[in-house]
Amino acid sequence: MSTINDVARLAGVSTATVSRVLNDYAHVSPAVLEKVMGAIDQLGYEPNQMAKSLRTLKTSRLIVTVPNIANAFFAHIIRGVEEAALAAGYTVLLGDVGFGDSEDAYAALLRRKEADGMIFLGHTLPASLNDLVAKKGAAAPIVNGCEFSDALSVSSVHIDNALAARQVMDHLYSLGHRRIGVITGDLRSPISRDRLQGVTASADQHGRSNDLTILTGDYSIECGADMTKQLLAQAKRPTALFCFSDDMAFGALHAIRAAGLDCPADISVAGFDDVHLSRFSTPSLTTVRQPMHEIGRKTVELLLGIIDGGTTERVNITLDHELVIRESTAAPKA
Amino acid sequence: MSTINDVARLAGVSTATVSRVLNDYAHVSPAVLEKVMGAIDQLGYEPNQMAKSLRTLKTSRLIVTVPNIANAFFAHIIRGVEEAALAAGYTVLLGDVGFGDSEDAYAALLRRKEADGMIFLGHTLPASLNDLVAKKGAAAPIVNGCEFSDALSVSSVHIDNALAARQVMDHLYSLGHRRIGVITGDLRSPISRDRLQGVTASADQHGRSNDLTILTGDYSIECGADMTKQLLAQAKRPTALFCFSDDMAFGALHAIRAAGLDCPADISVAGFDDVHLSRFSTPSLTTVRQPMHEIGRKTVELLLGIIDGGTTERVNITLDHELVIRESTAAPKA
DNA sequence: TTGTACGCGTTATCAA
DNA sequence: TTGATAACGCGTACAA
Repeated sequence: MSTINDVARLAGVSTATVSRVLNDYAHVSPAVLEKVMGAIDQLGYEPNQMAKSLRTLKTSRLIVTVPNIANAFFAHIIRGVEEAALAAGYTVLLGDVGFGDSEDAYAALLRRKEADGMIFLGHTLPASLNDLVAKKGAAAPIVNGCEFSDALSVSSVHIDNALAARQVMDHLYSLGHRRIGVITGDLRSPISRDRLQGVTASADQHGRSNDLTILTGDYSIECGADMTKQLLAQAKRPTALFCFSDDMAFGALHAIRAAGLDCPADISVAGFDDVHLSRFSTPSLTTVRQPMHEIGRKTVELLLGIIDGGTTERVNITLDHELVIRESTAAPKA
Repeated sequence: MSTINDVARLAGVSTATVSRVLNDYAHVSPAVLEKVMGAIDQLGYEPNQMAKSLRTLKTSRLIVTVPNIANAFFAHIIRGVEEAALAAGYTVLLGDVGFGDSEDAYAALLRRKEADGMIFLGHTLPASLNDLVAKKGAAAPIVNGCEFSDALSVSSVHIDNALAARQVMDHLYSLGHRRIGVITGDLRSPISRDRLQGVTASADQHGRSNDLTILTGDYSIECGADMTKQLLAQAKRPTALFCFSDDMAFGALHAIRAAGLDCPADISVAGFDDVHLSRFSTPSLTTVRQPMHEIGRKTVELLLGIIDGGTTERVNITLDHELVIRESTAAPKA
């Protein structure tokens, strides 16, 4: 490991000059520039980021926390994040905070200035960051992906979840369904509440509020299967199911088949997210396509705006979604 | 942000004493200990890791690079890694290196001592790390997950891929299948080659080498669908398919249905990995269960052994796998 | 345009 | 048991 001193010595200049070459190239004569560059090459010198960060309080690192890395939905968002971050010269510190309360461990990295900013994909701001947000407001380098809520008081990127849910319900009603079962996500999560609001709005409009059965889920495959089993055991079972995640919809398809029924002949199923597999399931899944990649890219864009000091106001971006109709939804049997 | 100096001043001791309290607690009188602890609490002091790393050349960070974070198989491994790393006081820097040649960017972090070690889940050592491995051998803090190869010359954790593949084939032959189609992964990858070897060994043993059709895939859903379409178009199409990943098997199931055929009535399908969804697909998937979580944990264990200086020899760990038989494989029609 | 010298926050050495 | 002080590698006034 060579240091800036070695380079300076070899090039016959001062460390300050080497530093200038490394950082801005300004006020350096061509001759000196060449000498320094040569020395850098010859030694295979690479600046020590620790020392650099210690001096500048800049790390060129971003932290991303995700509730569950095994969920394809988040995986796609993360890809967008990594791509945008890398392009901007940042590396990404990814933390899966599904188990334990490890999110605060990652949040601590931000507080301790070991990262320049943080993107969190869950629905609550890590408690240890409350002070920071309270003090710096929109200037705090923290952005939320997916889970917009006014209470969060940080910038965010998301879709119009209420509208999307409403469109799914409208689609089911227009097919002729009357009794619909809904499996939500965790209702502490703003997106689940927004979607639920869209659901009830559509049901009201169609005069079918009383035919709605709502169960609380947690986005997981198992839960989708379990809840569906419950719904199918009802006296008058629903003719259509709306799951707030594709994973739960996959679980629903499984439970339907296990009950000896057929989707969509006996019961329709709609999901949410449009993960990669939705196009390939049996039957392929009607769902809401979220611009996952774009959500990832935008969160980075927002975050860098804050870090660079340009952005001082909270920004909440709503991206377009799309209702994707596939095989899993059809008209109910007469 | 308070520093060690603030703490020292408030406690009325030197920074050296504070540092001792922080690190080993040795040679510190109870009275002083209490004073220092009090000052730390009062100021809410947290050590600056940059400064610490600069001094100690220790970062308590591990880098993990993964070919494709959207693949559930890797996601499960990563969970194991994060869990073990966190428990040992390390944070994980996760890099998705599926697109571009970003893996070297992450490898650079290791070279520049911004991380203490690296776990790579792909099949080739990042080029920029060749020198390091050549020089330090097994003492280089680099461990591979899944893709064991002698050529890699680093420690690794994996299953016996040849044996597992052989067991899948034996299972298919024992059901009465004769013409079998195999969709491999990238053949530059050791695991694909090992599995292929297991495949041919079983075929030879059953005298069915000539009834084997082998296509090269890439582990993706699409590829599984495409290759299966090709296989189904053959004059004498196979009665069973063995895909080297569950994702490809999902693609295969889709293609089979698209061709108006039924699995397992018309054609059997076996996968590899046993990702979460395999139990819930239609039909549920016969596959090889890899101990993904355990693979993740073990790679960390191995890596920490190297970092702590204990391990000096290369270690290649083979974990147990299990053939999981579900609905997607059955006897061929008479 | 270039160099000198200091400080970022910490740990480690040595002396007391 | 404790303290003074010198590094770790870098960026940046300020001076030349």
